[in-house]
Amino acid sequence: MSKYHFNEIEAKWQKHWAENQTFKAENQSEKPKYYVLDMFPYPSGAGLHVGHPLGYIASDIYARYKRHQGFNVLHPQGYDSFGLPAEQYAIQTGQHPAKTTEENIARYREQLDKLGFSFDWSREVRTSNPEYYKWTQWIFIQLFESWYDKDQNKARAIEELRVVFSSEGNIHVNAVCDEGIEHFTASEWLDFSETKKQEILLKYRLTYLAETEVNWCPQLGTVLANDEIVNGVSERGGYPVVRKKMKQWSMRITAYAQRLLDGLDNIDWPQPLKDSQTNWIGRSKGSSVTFNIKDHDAKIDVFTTRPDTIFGVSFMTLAPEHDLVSKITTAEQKEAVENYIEATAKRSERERMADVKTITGVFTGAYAEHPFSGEAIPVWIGDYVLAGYGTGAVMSVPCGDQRDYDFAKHFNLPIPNIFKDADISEEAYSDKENTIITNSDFLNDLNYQQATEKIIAALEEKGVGEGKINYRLRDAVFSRQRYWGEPFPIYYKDGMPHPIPTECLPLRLPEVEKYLPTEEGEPPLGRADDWAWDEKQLSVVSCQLIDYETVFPLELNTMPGWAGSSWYFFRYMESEKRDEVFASKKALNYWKNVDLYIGGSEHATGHLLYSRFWVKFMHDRGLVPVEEPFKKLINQGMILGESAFVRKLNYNNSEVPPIFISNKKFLKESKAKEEEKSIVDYEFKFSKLFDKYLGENRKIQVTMGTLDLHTDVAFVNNSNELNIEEFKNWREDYKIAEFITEEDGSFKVSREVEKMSKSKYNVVNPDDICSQYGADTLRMYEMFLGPLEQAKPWNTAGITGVHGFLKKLWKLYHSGENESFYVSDDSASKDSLKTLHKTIKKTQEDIEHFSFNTSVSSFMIAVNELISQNCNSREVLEPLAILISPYAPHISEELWNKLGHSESISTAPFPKFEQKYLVESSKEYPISFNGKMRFTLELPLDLSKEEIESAVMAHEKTAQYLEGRTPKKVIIVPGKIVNIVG
RNA sequence: GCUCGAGUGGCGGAAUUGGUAGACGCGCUGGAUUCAAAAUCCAGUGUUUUAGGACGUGCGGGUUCGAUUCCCGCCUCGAGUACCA
Repeated sequence: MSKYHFNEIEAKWQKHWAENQTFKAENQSEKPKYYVLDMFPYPSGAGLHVGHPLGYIASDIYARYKRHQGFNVLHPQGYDSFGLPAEQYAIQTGQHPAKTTEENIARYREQLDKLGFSFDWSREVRTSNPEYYKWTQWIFIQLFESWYDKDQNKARAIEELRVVFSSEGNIHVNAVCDEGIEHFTASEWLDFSETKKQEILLKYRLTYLAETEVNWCPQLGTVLANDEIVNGVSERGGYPVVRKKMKQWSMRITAYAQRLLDGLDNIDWPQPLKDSQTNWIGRSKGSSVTFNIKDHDAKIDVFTTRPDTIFGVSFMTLAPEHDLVSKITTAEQKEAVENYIEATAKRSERERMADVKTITGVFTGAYAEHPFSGEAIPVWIGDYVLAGYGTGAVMSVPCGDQRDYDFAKHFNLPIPNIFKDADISEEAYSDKENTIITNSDFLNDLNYQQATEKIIAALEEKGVGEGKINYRLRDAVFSRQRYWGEPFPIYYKDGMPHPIPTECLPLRLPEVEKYLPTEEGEPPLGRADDWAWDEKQLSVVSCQLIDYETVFPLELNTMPGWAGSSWYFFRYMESEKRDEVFASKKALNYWKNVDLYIGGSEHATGHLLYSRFWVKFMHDRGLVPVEEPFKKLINQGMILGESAFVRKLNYNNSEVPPIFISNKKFLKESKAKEEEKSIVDYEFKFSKLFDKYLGENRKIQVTMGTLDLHTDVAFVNNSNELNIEEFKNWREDYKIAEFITEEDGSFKVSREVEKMSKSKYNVVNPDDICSQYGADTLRMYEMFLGPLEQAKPWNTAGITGVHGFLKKLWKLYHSGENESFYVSDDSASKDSLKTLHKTIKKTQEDIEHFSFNTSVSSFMIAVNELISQNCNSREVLEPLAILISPYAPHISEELWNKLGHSESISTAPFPKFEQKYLVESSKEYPISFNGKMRFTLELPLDLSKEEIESAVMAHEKTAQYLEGRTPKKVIIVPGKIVNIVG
């Protein structure tokens, strides 16, 4: 055994760790706890590429480091295994999504296992397992059985609300609930039928059914949450999304808007991520104002952030979807308004977004009354006002708001100026800081701050408005018209939803013969034969038995992907009594929350917001001891792929096979810049190739010069040369292709950095890297690429540097005869101890700052130094193995074993840094003249400033650089620099 | 448009408090070894030069004895968000 046989070593230790459960966490320990978690992976069919494990490697290094530091570490892994792709695949192939999910997980696991992660697999979680989703359903029922009390600022049991209703009605109830709930007294409540009571309670529940405008994606056949839509199309698949009114389950996340915002101050997350949650929640401060409508008993409520500009209102604008539109529109305007509404409804969300410039709108014929001046204000509708934000109506102040200004200009509406000395001839004046209000009755000569205070007081006194905080955040739609998700534990009785008793959970996903909606347009669960709830038998029975007396239909929608991922981090804490509780009190109190969470930034407004919401809710109801799930969070940057392109001559003739030209040759021939001209040259130069197929007399039409086509990076070597044979066999029509190569017969491709993706053929598989270089090399190289949080391109060629390092490390421990293992028990040299201790210091600092790339460099430096020092001392080589073990656990474990240890290296304490080995007696001072370093001078460190100065001034080179001048000033920073000015 | 982040050799990147810019690695050049190749080892490698130097961290200013680092004004790229009243 002399060489570094990484494949054998890695397989051996992976097996050993699994068999010995080396990384199993205990729920009881003398040690302090530390919980390291990776964002929940979705097991996609494509498997892992080298970009995926980046975060896992970082978290694994940290977890291993914490173990060395004496922590009881929980580092689990599992799968977010419900979701659209498996279902889409099921629709296409008829295979049960459970089966494909199972296969994907197996493949994922196999790939993960090869990388040597220190996961505690005994706590694995899969969201699609009934034993898991039983508790997702259970939490849903807890939400259903809760309401939000604004006075106590927390969620409470719905039973407590019933008690309040029975004793005093709902007049004093200050809850987050549906709009426009009618007041009732205690006696009225008691007289209501049970159905009526349920109907009212539903308006208060934290998860509720309501007719809402939803994002409907016809191609996916389901609704989508706001965060699942990117640029007006679905995040998955890129299909169009339209707005549609549907009865859906929603989550009253808006109740938590302020707490979700405030909580951000207490968690250690990247600022951009906090910013995007802050923006998503979108808090704005202002006031509500109510406008009466002339000759009508309707009122228009608006929200404004600039109540101080109320005397600048010259018109009102309602969203086309606003409820009042049909009521207040006059007979003369009816046709115009209806045409407009029809036209805007046809425009898709995407069109509306793309076309912000075009101003459209129409007058309703109605007039509102100014609450202070009594003036008549025309009421318009326009699609720049969004139905979903605020009240769906604005008071338009064209002098102060650019959109109102543009609208006014376009329709020739008056633009009264209420700002002192402001020029509004070209654009609105929106500078709050320098505002002085004028032409505004009692607000004249006040600044923004004063006017705002005064007007809000006036509004409140008159009873036509009040100070108000508005949030952009909407309640989250929770229903999906899909099969592969958690069934709602709900059945319908008299049209009202009822939860099935919690002891009957889980409500298992039924079998269906097809994963498509029914002919009636119901979700796939509508195809299930046995999907009715029998209240007497407490079980799921055949739909045929539905009698609406004891047997009722079950909910047909399923829960969205984020249901299972909003609480999974608690499930890992519990390893034993998973049947009895979602997680036991003991486990929850021991592990509390996730100390370190690593994952991509794409979950900023989805998973990371919903989880925080659920945790706050669960905390309110006493289910968990913490209010925030993730104390510290790190976003790992994406690893980008290096796509390879082959250049193909472009011409319109099917008789000629594809002709590819080597990139280097192409650049040379085309003289890089004059591409257009070079096309003619090709025609001439390579005409022989065409002649072969067309005969000499026929000229081919060249349309566009050349085309760059993606080729699989697997066919390209480190020198950018294409393996022509493999490429030819790739596609049927390439088999007969012609290649214009370099003089030496090679064919060069061009490269470009792009996102790593199957469709770009630039995916690098970690399995290949592992078999060629080993997992330790892959782990280290991924870290070595650059800072964890930054995006960086993958370049397989560079991996040899890290691999070479591990070989050198191996050699350092194999300095015996015939490269046999050898360490001596002699004490180490001063230099070696210095190398060791500076590396301990650096590694520790780097890991704590998540600067893993720089510690890999410091290992390289250390090993280079120790080799040149011929170090073979146990005193240095033992601690060195521990330092490296979080990064390269297999080789370290092997070396540790060879050093004579029977316990895993992961149990070894982290080496202690000792300053005394780094103490220097002298320093090589850089001597600068006017800030420019000219030479260095070695001087003892204990010299005083004066002694340093005289030593420097006495040096012969000093005189040389001074060229006879007398220095004006000599700056001396002991231990750092000397700078001579003059 | 707004918010945030980033610009350093041929490439990935380092410089943790304002103190020797380019650590470490890739690539490249030359050499050793080899029948040859791979592997390994040694030396060199920011640009420029009249070989003294000069220039150099996106651009233009400023503060300082000294700026990749701090301040002001721009430019470019990336990410998120988008009629939010």
